[in-house]
Amino acid sequence: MTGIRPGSVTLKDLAAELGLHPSTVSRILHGKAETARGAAAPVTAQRVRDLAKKVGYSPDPQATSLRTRRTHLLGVIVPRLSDLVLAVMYEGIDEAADDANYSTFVMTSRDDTSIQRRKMEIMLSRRVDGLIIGDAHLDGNILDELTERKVPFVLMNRAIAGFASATCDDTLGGALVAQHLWDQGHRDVSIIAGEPYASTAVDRTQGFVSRFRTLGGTIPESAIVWSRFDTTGGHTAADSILRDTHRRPSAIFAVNDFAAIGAMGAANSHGLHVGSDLAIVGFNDTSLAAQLPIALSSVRSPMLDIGRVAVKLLLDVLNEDAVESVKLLPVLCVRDSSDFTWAAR
Amino acid sequence: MTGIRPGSVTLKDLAAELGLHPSTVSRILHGKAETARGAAAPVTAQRVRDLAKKVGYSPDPQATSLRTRRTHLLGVIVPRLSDLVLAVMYEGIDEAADDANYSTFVMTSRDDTSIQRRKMEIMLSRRVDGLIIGDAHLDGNILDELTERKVPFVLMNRAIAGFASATCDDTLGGALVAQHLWDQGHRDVSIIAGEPYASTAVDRTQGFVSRFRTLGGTIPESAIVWSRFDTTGGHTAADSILRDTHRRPSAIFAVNDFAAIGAMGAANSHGLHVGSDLAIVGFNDTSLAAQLPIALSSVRSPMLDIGRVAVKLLLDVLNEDAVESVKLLPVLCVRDSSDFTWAAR
DNA sequence: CTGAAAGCGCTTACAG
DNA sequence: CTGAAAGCGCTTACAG
Repeated sequence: MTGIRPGSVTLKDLAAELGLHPSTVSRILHGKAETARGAAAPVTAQRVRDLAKKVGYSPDPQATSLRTRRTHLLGVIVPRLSDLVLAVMYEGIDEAADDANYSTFVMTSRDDTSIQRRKMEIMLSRRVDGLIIGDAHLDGNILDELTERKVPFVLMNRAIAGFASATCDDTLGGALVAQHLWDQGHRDVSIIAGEPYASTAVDRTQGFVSRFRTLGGTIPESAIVWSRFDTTGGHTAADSILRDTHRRPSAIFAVNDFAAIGAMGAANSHGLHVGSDLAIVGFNDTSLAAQLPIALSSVRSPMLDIGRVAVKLLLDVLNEDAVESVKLLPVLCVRDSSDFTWAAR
Repeated sequence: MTGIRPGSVTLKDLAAELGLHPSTVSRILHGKAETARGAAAPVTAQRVRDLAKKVGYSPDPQATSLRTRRTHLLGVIVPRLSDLVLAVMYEGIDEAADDANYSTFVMTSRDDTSIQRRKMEIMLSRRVDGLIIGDAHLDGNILDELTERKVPFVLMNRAIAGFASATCDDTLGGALVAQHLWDQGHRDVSIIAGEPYASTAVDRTQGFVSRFRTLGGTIPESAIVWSRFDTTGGHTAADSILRDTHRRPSAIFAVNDFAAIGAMGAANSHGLHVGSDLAIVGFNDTSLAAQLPIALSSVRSPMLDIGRVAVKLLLDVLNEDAVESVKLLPVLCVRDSSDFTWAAR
């Protein structure tokens, strides 16, 4: 379409070609008040636009933001992109940002607070207009600091009281699982709870426990095992659960699909058949869950939407509109890994 | 450390504070020829640096690149980030770029050529210094166009003849699988081949077929099923393979772990036990492979390194050094899904 | 060793 | 309706 490397032609070039002043061209091409005041003569405007299109003019964003003090850049920080959950959320962000004519910078922190700090500084030094934070820790003092420094930001996936966030209703998600397992007749359950610094982990666990207890069940503290969110984390946790000879749960709730997959592996090595010997339920309903050799029950969370909403919230913040946290609704998907009535056994 | 939003203090501020000229401060803080000519009096230099650190000075990248015509930004385009393989490669890119003081822009194209074009234009309009292309199509005419427009770029993951790329030796990878399955006694094998426009798919398939034939085996055309790279793609492909009553393969090679997982699901619904009834081998050895209920054999490809090497190559291109494509070595990891001697059956 | 000037490509009051 | 000027924050020859 353009046939030429962007940047080869400037506003000045266009102006010279047309015998106009650069400021006129600028007004026509980028003026916001097109409507008001009739910024330019229709004919001139048309000539300018035609030429711009013809030569493939594309404004220099560096020059523009040097003047406007706005980069139209959104910083995104997540623990890792190799976590499918975050990757999908990022796709939602990317989409929404694109629609709003913003670009995004993503960085990963591996949930390490010092890397978090460093990456944030990098983004700020790049002059992003705002930040979407997907790796907030419950004890996060970084956030207070950002607030103090007047950096516009919103949280995604993980919530922290007092800050705007786009998340799944994790408490409800946990409760749905508790209800399901209870209905299937499970009375001895264990939880692979994830990382204690993540609200997702804490809320899902808490939602589960509280519903289960409401239903009349008991969950000893020892039945809650904190772990990493990945397959190995789940494997290790499940292994320690299943190795306990005093208490053999008939079901395990893992707050994350990958941990659940690891748990399936562990069950396997303990000679347990997932589904009939041991029910397992995951969280997020990633694209793998339904395809596993033994299909995994999981709580579907609207990951794409969470990303999109995060962008919307941040844009609102930048626009100085009032923002309120959004909690999206989860849905339980029951599959073979837990579709078995324990009571009938 | 800084306590202030980057950008609040400029070179001019520093200069004023110290009674120096901005140009002097600039030379001291960013001058490359520090060594040559003794750019500044040691004492002055120290004063400047101390103050800069104290007030948390961070140069405005927009202003800098407006002058230097370099953004220190690398554009990265991949089909999707929700593909673990690409996500991990991106982590490698991010790491290497960070080390070299570059930042990256990632965009996704869903392997759609028109989106590809659009996203590339966005990156170019952002004035990235160069492009890492992870979604090249074998019939890719976009690349010629980029070359013509003198856009610096390298390919990653997928190779195209005539362009510099960082990939796995996919042909070898395929051959390793053929050898393994042959050694296990398999004589009737099928291939879930992936997308025909991706060199990864074509090369892995071709490497497999050619080794298998060299060993004396036969692979009819009908045994090669092209498919999407994800779980559903693999499921559908395996389903069509297993539904064929004329020919029941004893092993399936899927050119991608996710497709392999889908195939496992399909095998399951056909009442086949993966491992003993049907061997399955995947590719990439993603973190899931080893953790699946039935551990998946897979060809390990150095994904992180591929990303890192891609950055190195691109930096070389930007530096106008000669570049040559790099093919990294794959390693076969045998696990339960194919660790069974068919001949002994 | 340091200063002064010009300019990268844009935008935005201010005139006319 | 259009032009001219100033300036965003930096860098880079060029003087001295």
